[in-house]
Amino acid sequence: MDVRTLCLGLLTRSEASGYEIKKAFQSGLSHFYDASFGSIYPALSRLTEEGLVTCKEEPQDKRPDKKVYRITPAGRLAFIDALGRPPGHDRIRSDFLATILFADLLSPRQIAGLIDGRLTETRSLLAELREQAKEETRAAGDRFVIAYGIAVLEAEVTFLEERRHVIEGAALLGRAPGSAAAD
Amino acid sequence: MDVRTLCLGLLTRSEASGYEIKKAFQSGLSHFYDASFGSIYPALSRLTEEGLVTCKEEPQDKRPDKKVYRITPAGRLAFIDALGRPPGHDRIRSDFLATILFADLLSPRQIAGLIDGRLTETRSLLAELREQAKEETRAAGDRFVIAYGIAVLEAEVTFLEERRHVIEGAALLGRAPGSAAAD
DNA sequence: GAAACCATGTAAGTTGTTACATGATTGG
DNA sequence: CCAATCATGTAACAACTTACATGGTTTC
Repeated sequence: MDVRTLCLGLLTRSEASGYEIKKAFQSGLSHFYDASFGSIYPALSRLTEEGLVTCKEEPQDKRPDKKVYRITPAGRLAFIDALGRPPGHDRIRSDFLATILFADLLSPRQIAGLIDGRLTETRSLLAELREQAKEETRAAGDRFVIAYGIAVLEAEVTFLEERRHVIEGAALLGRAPGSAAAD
Repeated sequence: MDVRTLCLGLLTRSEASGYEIKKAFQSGLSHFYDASFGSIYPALSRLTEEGLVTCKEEPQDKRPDKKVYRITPAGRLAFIDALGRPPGHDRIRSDFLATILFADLLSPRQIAGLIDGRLTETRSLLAELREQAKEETRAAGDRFVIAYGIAVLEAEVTFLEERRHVIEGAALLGRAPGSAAAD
């Protein structure tokens, strides 16, 4: 699902400006999606051209006019249609996992640092999601997705805590007996 | 980490052709990374230009020459240097979660279908990873990353099994009470 | 007085996918 | 006989990100 469709989806909930949509991305989707202004603003222009949203300009003192977008009936239909299509596979790119993959090229200290950093980051994301889970104004979908994120992140933390010694130990062995291979 | 760096990483393990690198992506990284020929072949050309790998052409009957790439000492240093840099954040794009986010716009049947599909897919990926976990020739990093994937996917399956009723029920509320049976 | 927030937008650059181009061989 | 595997590569396209451009206001 591209940024354009996601913007349309957020506009099914309430009218909003590009700036507000960016904030919505950050507080609620940030753990599995993100978007920059450079993709949001063009997306909103395009949706307007296509008649899926309308734009109302609110003049403001000494600031660019605030452009408030509102979804049209056609836009709502288009979005529901998009939701109906079978979703594509998740795409995950994790520098962390890619690095761990080659743990045998790193020192035990480097691996420990890497995992410490990951745990800190994951715990802080977890804390953020738990805060979000408390907000009762959220749509049912939001709450489910937040709970999903919490479940996954908890599993990650548990895994790292319980198994980190395995990979930290493996590094100690370096190029262990039998690894005379490719050189 | 881009495809170019990842190719370099795979070549720290053994020499390989572009075709073989594609296979390596599929059997071992596919749950958190993927790459097409369209990115692998140019990446290998570029690595060769930069002197990080060398290329040996093996002529084959009635097929394009097989080009076997081997990492150079400079390449190995460059890769270890890349591993040392702090990893960026994970990037996840999940059409499934994006769709669930707007569950209130879908019928209970659609949501159930969506979750059934997700469970099937996740279980099949899980089975694949469990097969991979059995392979004893894997590097320590591979095994750790595979186990990591298994832990996360198990948490996802458990979450969906235990909590799906929450979101399936929420969809019921989005429609006129009593009209659920007619859907 | 610095940082963060509000507010929009464009242009250049990155990174990657899909489709095209070519074609033999092997297994079900 | 059809699909998959082997084998490489290019060109067009897609979708985003980053940096640039502009500038007042509020909060620490």
